[in-house]
Amino acid sequence: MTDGVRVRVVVETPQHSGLAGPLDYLSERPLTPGTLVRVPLGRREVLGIVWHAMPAPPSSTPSARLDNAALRAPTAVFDMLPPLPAAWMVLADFSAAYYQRGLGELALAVLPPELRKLDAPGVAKRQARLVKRLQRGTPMAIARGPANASATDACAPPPAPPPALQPDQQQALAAFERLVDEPHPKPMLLHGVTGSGKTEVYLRATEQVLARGRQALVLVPEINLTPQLEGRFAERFPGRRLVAMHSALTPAQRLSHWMTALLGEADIVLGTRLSVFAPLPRLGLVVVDEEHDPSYKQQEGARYSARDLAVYRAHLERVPVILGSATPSLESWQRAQEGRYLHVALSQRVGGGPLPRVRLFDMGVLPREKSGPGAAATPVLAPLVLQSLRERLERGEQSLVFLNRRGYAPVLHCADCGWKSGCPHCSAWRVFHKGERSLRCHHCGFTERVPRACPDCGNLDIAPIGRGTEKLEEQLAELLPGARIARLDADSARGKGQLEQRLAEVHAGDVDVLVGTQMVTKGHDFRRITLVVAVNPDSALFASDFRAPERLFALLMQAAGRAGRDAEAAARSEMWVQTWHPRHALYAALKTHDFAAFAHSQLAERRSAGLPPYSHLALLRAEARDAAVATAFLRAAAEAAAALPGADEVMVYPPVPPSVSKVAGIERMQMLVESASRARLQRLLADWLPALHGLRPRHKGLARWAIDVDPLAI
DNA sequence: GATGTGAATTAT
DNA sequence: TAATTCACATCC
Repeated sequence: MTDGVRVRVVVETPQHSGLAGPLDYLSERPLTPGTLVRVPLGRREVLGIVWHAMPAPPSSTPSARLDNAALRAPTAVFDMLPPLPAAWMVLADFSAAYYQRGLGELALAVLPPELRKLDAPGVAKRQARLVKRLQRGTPMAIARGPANASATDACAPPPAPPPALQPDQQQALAAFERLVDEPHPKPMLLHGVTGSGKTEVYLRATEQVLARGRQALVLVPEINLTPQLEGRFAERFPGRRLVAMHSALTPAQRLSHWMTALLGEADIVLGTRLSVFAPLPRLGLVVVDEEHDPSYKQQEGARYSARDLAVYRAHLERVPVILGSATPSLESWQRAQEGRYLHVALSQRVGGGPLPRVRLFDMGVLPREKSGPGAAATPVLAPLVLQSLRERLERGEQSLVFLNRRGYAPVLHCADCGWKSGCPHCSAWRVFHKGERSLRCHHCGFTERVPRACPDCGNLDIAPIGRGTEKLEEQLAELLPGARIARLDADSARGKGQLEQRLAEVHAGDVDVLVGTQMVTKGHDFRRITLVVAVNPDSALFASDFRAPERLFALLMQAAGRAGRDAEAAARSEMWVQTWHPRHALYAALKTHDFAAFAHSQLAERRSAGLPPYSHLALLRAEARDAAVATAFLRAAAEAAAALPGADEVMVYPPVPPSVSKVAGIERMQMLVESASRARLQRLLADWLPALHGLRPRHKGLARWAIDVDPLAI
């Protein structure tokens, strides 16, 4: 009989495998919870985490505990590393339970992938190398991502004195200082108009907690935004160590940055949604920049919201969290209104410049003009808008033209037989990309050379319908001869370093007119732009998704904020919105930069429609080659739900296809589950899950299914 | 999910 | 007769 101590180890096993919870192993000596280990699992050997005893075993008690004699022993114990902090484990437990995922799946997925490959000597070696590098100094050098290796290490400029705070920034900071000392600090919603200096508040707050010997965690929505914020933090805290965390790091960098955080050697961790799970033994502050941004929601695997988990983590560790945005999510806004969050406003732009004047152009008043041999069409730009662009050109100022659609045209069309460039594998059009002479599906990636003639009838006269950034760029070049025009979207910034190069050109003043998708609206601090044009934002007004207006408003506010960041030019700055619906309430609020009014009217609509934040949603998604299979699974699932206790408190809607119902040959269906009570929804989902797993074998052909808690789009 | 088993089906 | 494919069982 083997002698030893039972330890519970979490490994990457999916929930449905019957091994959902932690597994028991027999160790020679007791192991602290949070210790990383390698354990045998079947014929394999896998990475695992020693877990603390569960508060209560999962409802479906996994088969009786095995006898000690049947247990195997860990093959490696990584106890040269500190154990993962207890709070980290509680966060993982909570996330797995809340988003209805296996604990192992979630916990292992948020560790650096490189760890799986290493044995004990391997980890020890990496750690030794890291520690040596850390001791050699170069505090910031290890922080750099691949794209920007030069910012601070070699020729660091003497740190500039921090700018003086404006009155409302001072108030925000005073509020923060009160928060820090509270035993249970409330989350702080920092509602600051674009250019109001939210970053300076993050920096000062960070300074406070660093001075107390704590670590700061700073979340940004996109990888693209990490270098510039990283730059600001690095410049402000030259003696401190900052590490970045995002998926563009090499596996080795990811491991070393993660290890630096775990060792308590990183003062600041800055990264995308994944970094909400960074192990931080001395966490003192969480910042979520642009907290409204949809990128914080993970769309695969465990579909967590990094913003919501950031709030939970801060609550758990009793540290302040700052949620910053010019256009907060309605969820956060509502909580601030209720007093559950501390609402702090920055309403002045730094330097005191005004926000750009927003002007609406009613496209309905324009006469239709003949464009080529086809039908009459409305011109791209209204004469007044064109006039504004020309004025900027003459004055040597920059303009930004915003159109949220990539490619040359969203679809090709044959006038003779009615053929359209549909994707053979998806229920979507293939987009015409003129530059690469291709038809490309943006959902499955299927690409073909653009046909010379209609594939159905041979007609040579096939024409693009609609307009994307590529065509817009072309049309602007015609309308503004001599202007230096650049395009910025996912296509033009695909190559490594291309985005940085484009941005550098804009900053250097080598570009007069910047055309782009929402990529141009996010965060970049363009100093010389005095005009922003939104070419055709209307489509989002009438989208079926209930969050579409919220997203559009945020996008347009953000776009407007690109203009007049330079105080001197702010007075001359304006934004033109070309619209067919100039009297829409959304535009009225935009015109006066009145987020509060917009939020108020949206919340009223949400309340009467029973939508979040006044209700709580989950989505059960199913995929199959045959839509009927997916539907049948969802129907059976609905029946199972109806039989569960508490089913009367939860509404299950009929299955419907999502807006793009087929992707890469797989049909999708989804079913909405709604409840006024988050707790009741949670309970139902937890009870439902075993039934769903049990249903699976009876639905042959079902490719996959998943639950999405708090879905962004329904 | 990964891995391995045996049985059923297909290729040569 | 060998080579795939597939359903199913196991993993502390």
